Amino acid sequence: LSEEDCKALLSLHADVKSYQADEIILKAGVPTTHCAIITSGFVSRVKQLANGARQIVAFHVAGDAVDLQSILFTVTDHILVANNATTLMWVSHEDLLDLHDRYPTLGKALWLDTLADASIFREWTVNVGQRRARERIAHLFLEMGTRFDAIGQLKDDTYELPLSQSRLAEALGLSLVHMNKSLQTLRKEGCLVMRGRSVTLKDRRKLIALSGFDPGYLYLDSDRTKPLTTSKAVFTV
Amino acid sequence: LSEEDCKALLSLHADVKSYQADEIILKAGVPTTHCAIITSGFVSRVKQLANGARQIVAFHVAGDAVDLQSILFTVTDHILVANNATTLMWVSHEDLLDLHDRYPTLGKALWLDTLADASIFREWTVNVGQRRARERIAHLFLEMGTRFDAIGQLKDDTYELPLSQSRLAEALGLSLVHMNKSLQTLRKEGCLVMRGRSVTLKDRRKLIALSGFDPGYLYLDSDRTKPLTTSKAVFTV
DNA sequence: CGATTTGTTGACTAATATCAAACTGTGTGG
DNA sequence: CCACACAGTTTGATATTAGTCAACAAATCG
Repeated sequence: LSEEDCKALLSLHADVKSYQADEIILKAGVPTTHCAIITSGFVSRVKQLANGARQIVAFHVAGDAVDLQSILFTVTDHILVANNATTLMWVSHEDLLDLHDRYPTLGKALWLDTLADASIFREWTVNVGQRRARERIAHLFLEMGTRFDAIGQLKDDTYELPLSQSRLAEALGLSLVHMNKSLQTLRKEGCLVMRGRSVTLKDRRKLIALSGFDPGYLYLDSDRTKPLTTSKAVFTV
Repeated sequence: LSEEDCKALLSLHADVKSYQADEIILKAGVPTTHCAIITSGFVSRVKQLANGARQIVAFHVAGDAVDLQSILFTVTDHILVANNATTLMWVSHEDLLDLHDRYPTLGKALWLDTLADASIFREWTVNVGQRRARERIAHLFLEMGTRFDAIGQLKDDTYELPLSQSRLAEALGLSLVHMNKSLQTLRKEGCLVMRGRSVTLKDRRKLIALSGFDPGYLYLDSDRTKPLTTSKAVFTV
């Protein structure tokens, strides 16, 4: 979407770091200085409650920016966890904000990324607030299917979701047992199958009917986002 | 937070418009061209499901930017409703994006606003996903208390929340009946009272203990956000 | 191979939704 | 001023959904 802004972006100093499955990438309450892009892997953002309960508030796949959401905050309020063997490219907030100021188009691209994230947050609130267990699961699995498809990691309606049922329960606001039983129901109904970490969408139509999934909120389609090219006003600077 | 950026912001052409209680400000699926700042009043953002269920995904009070979230999208995916007699100042996306490009500090201020919103979205997911009815209600009422306090609309732990119990239920993912009964329980426990549209936080300590409310995610404290002043790089342009 | 995590099951309990009816209060028109 | 409609709140009974507990099976890992 950008032009020679890309050059500027690529010229940034980036630290590449690898993480193992279940490794905590970032603790809560830490000063924020860098954010990352996922080269490969899968990352969860987790909010922990005083009573020990955990809510996963976002999943991130390869290509996603992680923690861009806190670029203008001083401290993190949630944890970042690698669910996979994951590689991140870290960039300092300072450098990124500097780019934002000098390349408005790039700045808007960063902004857009956080807005698309926020749209997903809103849909998750809807999912957890308005749908019951089976519908929630169907919706999440369709969302992840769509997102993996967008990065070429969907084959034959099958993708790798590196999450235990217990983690899925934390994302959907369900208990582990209920998560398990609802998954089995969906399996028996021929809607979807999860074997190990491999998810197969057996019957998209049924899943969509069940959950009311509509991928618009993911903003993967360029029709749904505005062109970011800088207005003339800036070219005259 | 900004300096003579303010002048630029204030120089924008703004359309002032008033709305009645329950008036729909913006329908879903409409092309986005403008966003607004609330001069006075109270606004909800509502997502509607195919089955008719509704989830309120955000509340906005005086001073909040409304729909800045969709400034880089072409169409809205949710409804805006005035819950009150509300006055909005509409600014065109074009003008705003132009300012973003020319005044990086201002641009970051806009970005920050959307990021703080997003942080609230995340906490709402936690609220709906992890807390039960009474706790959810306590959390929401504390949040709104804190936000009204920040704009000087909290007096004696009392504020005006122009929402019926049915609307509150839509925000919290509860049925109307359960909302009503849980509210009564909180009332009997001496935690809070809602008479008409007036909410009084009777026992903050109890409410906080119950819900685990921590206002950090609201980012009302300037300690928690970064200074936005433009880096030197831009001054040299 | 044992040890540990993850998945599965059944019995039971608690939370929440649904339904239907009644009971406010408030404003309107006669 | 009363009768009425209307929206919001409250109530009780009941059904459904989801959570908890405890045990066990299956898969995974060193």
